[in-house]
Amino acid sequence: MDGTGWRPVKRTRTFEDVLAQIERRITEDGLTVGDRLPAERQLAEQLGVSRSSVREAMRVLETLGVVSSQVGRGPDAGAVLTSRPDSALTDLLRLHLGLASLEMREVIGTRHMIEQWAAAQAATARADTSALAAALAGMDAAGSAEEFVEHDTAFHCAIADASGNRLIAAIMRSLRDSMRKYSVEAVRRLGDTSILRADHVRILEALERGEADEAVAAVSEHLAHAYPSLFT
Amino acid sequence: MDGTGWRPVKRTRTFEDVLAQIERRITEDGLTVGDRLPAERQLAEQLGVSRSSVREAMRVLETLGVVSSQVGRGPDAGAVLTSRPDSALTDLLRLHLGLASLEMREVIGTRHMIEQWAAAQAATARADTSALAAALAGMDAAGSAEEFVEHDTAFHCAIADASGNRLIAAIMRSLRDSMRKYSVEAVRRLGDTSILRADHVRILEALERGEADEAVAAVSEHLAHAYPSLFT
DNA sequence: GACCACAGTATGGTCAGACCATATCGAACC
DNA sequence: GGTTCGATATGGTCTGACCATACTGTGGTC
Repeated sequence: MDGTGWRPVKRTRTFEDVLAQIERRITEDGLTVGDRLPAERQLAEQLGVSRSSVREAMRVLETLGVVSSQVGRGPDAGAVLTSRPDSALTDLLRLHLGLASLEMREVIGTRHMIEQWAAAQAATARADTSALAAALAGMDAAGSAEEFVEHDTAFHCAIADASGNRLIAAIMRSLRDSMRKYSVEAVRRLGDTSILRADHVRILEALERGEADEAVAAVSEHLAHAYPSLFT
Repeated sequence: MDGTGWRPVKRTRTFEDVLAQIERRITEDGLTVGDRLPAERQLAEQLGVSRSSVREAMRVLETLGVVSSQVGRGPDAGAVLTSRPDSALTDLLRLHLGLASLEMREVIGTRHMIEQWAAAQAATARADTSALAAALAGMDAAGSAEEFVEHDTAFHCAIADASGNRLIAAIMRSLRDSMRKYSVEAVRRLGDTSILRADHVRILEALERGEADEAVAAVSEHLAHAYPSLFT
């Protein structure tokens, strides 16, 4: 190396600077969902970088679910601040599952944890259960495994929503999204969904009565029924 | 551009096609951590797109923590598949907290859920607790709030690690990372850390004895001590 | 042969400039 | 007043160039 005392510790790429600037602007100016960022060309000029670097930063922000870009002109065009943590989490889980750096066992284990916790919270808070009942009706009317899973997902996400914690609800949604195919397969293998229906009714009634312990037990047994191979 | 009449509504952006192709290649070819992707220029030529589009796709993959790019030449250069779900999650949480689309209350609630669950798992599995003891010693030797929080984070992440679920451990790490400043502030406000120390010892001993219920209770009370304002 | 200096080269990082597609805005026109 | 159509601002894409970095191989030196 050189003896000049220069230790290139960590080089910052241009788009990372841009990211930091945008993030700073968000926190300092108190920008929030719905606000617009400057146009790419304008931002590039303001920061003294090329448009490519600004675009790479935008891609990152879009991936993390904090901005959404629209073409055209007018108030809705450009990069608008949004809040989609669940789509970002879904992409993250799907890719890491594909990379085999995560296993389905771990995803379902996480789901187990969240559902138990959310069921307990929803029961003690006596949360509204109308969404759960609607999802139950949807499952009864389902004509295919895909359709069944669709409403089953709604049912379980509604439990997470009822917990009142948006982060946990977002994680739950992305967990379900990333295991959709797996769930459909599990339902097909099971064939008869009457056991699952009984479980759902039991969960719903426990929540309506505000019985937290019973709700937790019901959720736990339900998952064991749905994915028997993972609860040896 | 070919004018072959191939003109359906082009709603997918080029970099999204590139992403899909790379993802397909990962799953179909069974690529895994450590494998290299083709060089940007090569990938652009193979897919018939510009290098800019390939780069935007790379930025997305990097953001999601599945690739890491190195400049230069040789076996370590180029885009290498990695597995860093926690850094991706950390960025996600930090930005959404900055956007006020998530509140610290929710982050700590999620932490509460994870720690209780992980403590129960670690206790029943009689997991190794040496990392916990080391972190405890680190806290005792800490000379500042920052240093204390550093080892405190290690302590709590070690519980999550002991659960054996990498997804939950990654979430835990990112939760702690995103609330570092908040934790330091909480420790400063508390002043005396002897209560926290007693809690930690109680957690550690419960885990060593394999007492799941006691471990859960200890974790719960510990969080109430550390963040009293959120457990009104 | 062992070692070292240096040019070669493949890689990502950055930039400038052009053009396209889209969606709104606004003025001219009926 | 409503309609039409061009102007314009926006993101999306491409091309081609140049830079910085870090390995690779060659050739010289001892």
